[in-house]
Amino acid sequence: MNIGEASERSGVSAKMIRYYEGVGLLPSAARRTNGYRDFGDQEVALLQFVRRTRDLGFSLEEVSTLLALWSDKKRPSREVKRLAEAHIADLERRIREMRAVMKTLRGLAQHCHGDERSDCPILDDLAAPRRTTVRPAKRR
Amino acid sequence: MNIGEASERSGVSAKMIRYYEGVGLLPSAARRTNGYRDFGDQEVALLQFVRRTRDLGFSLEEVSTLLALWSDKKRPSREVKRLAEAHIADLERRIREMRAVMKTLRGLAQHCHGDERSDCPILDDLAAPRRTTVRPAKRR
DNA sequence: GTTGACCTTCCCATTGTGGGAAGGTGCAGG
DNA sequence: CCTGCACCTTCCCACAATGGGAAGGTCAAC
Repeated sequence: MNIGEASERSGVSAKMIRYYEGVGLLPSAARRTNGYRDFGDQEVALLQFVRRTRDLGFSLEEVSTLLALWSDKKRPSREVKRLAEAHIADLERRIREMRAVMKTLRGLAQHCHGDERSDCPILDDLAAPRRTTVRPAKRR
Repeated sequence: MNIGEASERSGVSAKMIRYYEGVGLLPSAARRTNGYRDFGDQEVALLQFVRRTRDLGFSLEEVSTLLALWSDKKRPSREVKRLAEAHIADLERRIREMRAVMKTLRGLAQHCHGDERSDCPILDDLAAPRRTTVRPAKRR
């Protein structure tokens, strides 16, 4: 099948299919005589795997690792589980950071009457914070 | 003062100070005869404002709006509050999405024994999901 | 044979940040 | 005075992952 149909079936855009191939995440697709890429059900399954792992927030780097683990029938399941749990921990950390920011923002918004008047504690605090402003660490 | 000291005092890297100036987020800094940028306390205060709003997760676009609102003494505080609350809502939405992903991941990891054995329900599910796989919407 | 829907590659933009090169400046110690 | 070092300048590159779009080839239907 052509790239368009593979895209529809897998939920990965044609653009991204070519990109994944280009960066070596996926093996180069077979070509027809006219130069068009030719996909089979197996390639579509691979693309679906990639889409699902991407949907779960894994980076392409991690997807690559998962693909390798997937094709290695003898690897211990421990490795896969470790990757999944590291990702969960990362999500937890980021959620904690975002919650801290929300707390600060809610505190600021609460004191701002938010009407026609011009004085605004939010801006005042951004200019010279009183107490609980959040300084998050490096993002990944 | 030189850019290095302004950077230290504001917590914004010299690189970013130049970048902010370049994209028009901040007015062009004054120059000495030797071509060096020259910063005063007022400029440092501006940089600190930017750093704090960035720490709260506002985009440069939003920081720009906040700077404009800050310097406009007559604007209604409603506008500022609206921006802050939109940002809070955005954080809430993203957290909800991440929680959904975590739920899926936890479910998968739970069924994986994670030891020397090679069979792994996580990979099996990524290859052909049984039920609760998450398809999040567009990120911003 | 033309039209329209495909496909191909290639380049550019995004967001915000850092790295690093090549070159000028300023100060301190020998 | 010279040397070295720490600072400054601009400019280009890279990142991660994706989309937009141009310029051109192909195929099928009418």
